[in-house]
Amino acid sequence: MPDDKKAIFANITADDVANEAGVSRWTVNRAFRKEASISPKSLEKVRAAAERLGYVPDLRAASLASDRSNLVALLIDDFANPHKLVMMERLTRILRREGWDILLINTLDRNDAGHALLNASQRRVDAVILIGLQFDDDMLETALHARRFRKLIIFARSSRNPDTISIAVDDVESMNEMAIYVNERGYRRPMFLAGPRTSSAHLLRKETFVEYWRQHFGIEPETVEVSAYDPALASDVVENVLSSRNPAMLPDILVCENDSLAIGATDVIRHKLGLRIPEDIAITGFDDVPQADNPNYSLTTYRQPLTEMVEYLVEVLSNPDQTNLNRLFTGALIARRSA
Amino acid sequence: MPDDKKAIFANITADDVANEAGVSRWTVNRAFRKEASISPKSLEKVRAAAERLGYVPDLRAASLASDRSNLVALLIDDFANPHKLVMMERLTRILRREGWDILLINTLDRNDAGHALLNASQRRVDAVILIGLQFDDDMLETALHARRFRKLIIFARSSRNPDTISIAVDDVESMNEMAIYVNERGYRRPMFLAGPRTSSAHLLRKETFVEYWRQHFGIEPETVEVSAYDPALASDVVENVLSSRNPAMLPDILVCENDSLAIGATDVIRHKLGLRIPEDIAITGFDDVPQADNPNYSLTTYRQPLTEMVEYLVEVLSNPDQTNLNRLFTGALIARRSA
DNA sequence: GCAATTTTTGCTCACGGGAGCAAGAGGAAT
DNA sequence: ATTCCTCTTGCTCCCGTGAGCAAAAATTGC
Repeated sequence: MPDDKKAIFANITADDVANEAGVSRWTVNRAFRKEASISPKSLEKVRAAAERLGYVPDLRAASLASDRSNLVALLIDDFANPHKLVMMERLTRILRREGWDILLINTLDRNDAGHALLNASQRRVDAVILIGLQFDDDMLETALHARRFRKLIIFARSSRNPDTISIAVDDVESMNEMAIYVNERGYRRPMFLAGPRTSSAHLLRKETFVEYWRQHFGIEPETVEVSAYDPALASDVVENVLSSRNPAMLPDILVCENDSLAIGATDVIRHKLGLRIPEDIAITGFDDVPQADNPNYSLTTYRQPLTEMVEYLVEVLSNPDQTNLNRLFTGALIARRSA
Repeated sequence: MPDDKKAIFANITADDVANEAGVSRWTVNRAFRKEASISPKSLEKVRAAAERLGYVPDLRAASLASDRSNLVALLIDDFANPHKLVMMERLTRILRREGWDILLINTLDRNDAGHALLNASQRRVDAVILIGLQFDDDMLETALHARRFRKLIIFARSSRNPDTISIAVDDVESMNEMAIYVNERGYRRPMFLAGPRTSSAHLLRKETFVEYWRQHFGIEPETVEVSAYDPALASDVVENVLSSRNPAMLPDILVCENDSLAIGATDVIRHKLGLRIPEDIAITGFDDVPQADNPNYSLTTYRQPLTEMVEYLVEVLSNPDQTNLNRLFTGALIARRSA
């Protein structure tokens, strides 16, 4: 069917539709532009003609002419964390609903971040959204220097860089809530399991917990660091630290910086150390990944209000301002059986 | 620092660089085009000038003029499956390395697929990659009719539509291998746990397993269907089917269509039914998600050769042909403790 | 019914770069 | 030195749309 093939490959433009509908090209374009003023009659004519011809506006051209691409770049550096999948789902769903397309860029490692931003620049995205951990302040500085985009948004992590917009959960508030919970449930020998401290990029979670404990009990809780947010690594570290210990010296609770670490810790405590959770050692996480609700883990954790956060992100995107749009959110502690 | 601000927001174009370097605009563009012919001397001059001014070519314009966008749309419909995260990681990494950018589109549900494709069309992507399950043949028909892109690639699932390109693991071969394994390990009362059968979209896995068992033992193994690839749903279904059963009537192995189902089944068999795996009931999955290697599950499963598959996908993208590019791959059975 | 508005329409110019051609520069062969 | 050939370079003409203005049409007020 040659006719069909032609229909498939022909490049129908607004001019063709204009001919078909008996109006000018600009009226056609206006029919597809939200804010444009057009009479209901021509709108109808254009719609019908476009339908017949199978016309779809070309956003590349629109973007070129209007200097707004309605495209945002999503830079992600760690696909191993299941929480990323949750965030991506929420982001893609809500952004699409609001008319934003997403350029997904896998930032391989710290050294690659510059190239990733270059990628985004070349597509002239309106904003860059960073989800990840290796984006420390040094990197942000570089990014801002070379940028061809209007906004740099750090999602689900706070940043002190004045030129970025950070949308995140309040680490201090949330971790204090967690510390209070740990205290009230009667735990007295906590150990904090933290992720990597990459230069200036640090989460306030550990500091907050340690500070709470010091204030309330006058002692510094033990802290252990894992070099990546990886369950297997967390397992190794926890095994190293705890396996040789006299049972009396074991912590009664492991407060983890996120669920990935908590899950790794849970596995090793149960299967390698042969201890019960929460009877021998309790565990808490952070993020509320889907697995946390699994009966195997039933992890006490802290849920970020992702939907709210993404909805605010959308607001930020259409806001002409560029600074002072930082916002901290309050989530909810989810108590399960692990602590 | 007003100078800094200007540098950030000014729109440096090839013309500016041309002035700075003392060459024509076209020479500047050529310096950034792979196949262009340019003398080493002017290349150097242009590079230096571009560096000084912070020039980055605008891919929207390039795409508009050349009718190649170097953009592919990635349509995903199910963010709950951790295997998707693995696929996305591999796809984003390799495609980016090869110079392809990715438009990520969350296809909410079957009815939304048309709109999702429209999105892709408007950005004039060179190809659409479908990863998911709700893309059945009806939907593909619609997609192909309205398409403004050159290739429609079904990734990690086979399709019989002649106008699409399917890159997937050979379901027949892989499931036969699994069936042989199950047979040789001495299991004799298998039950097959299948995912939803959405109209014409079906995986050959169940058919293959059932057929093998019929051929070798003359009996039809029991099969059970779960209405979505969701661990929690799988748990419910398995509990419903097995909990009331006389122990003698229980299957000795649960062969699952993918790891998500297998993980849901594992949880419920252990925690609700109180049975041991693999002693009371063995379990196999398919995909080899990261969790499968977790000591909790230690799931016997089948690993798809994702890297190979994505590398072939890249080949397909730059191939001028559009049909007969289908390819089936062979993966590897990963034997662990669950069966 | 006519002027004053308001809405709608067509148009010029611009967005930033690519294809392909013709002119220019440089080198090799004679 | 001349001719021929090849590699570079500049140029014209697009790609498909939007901003903003001026002309045209429709609407309002009296």
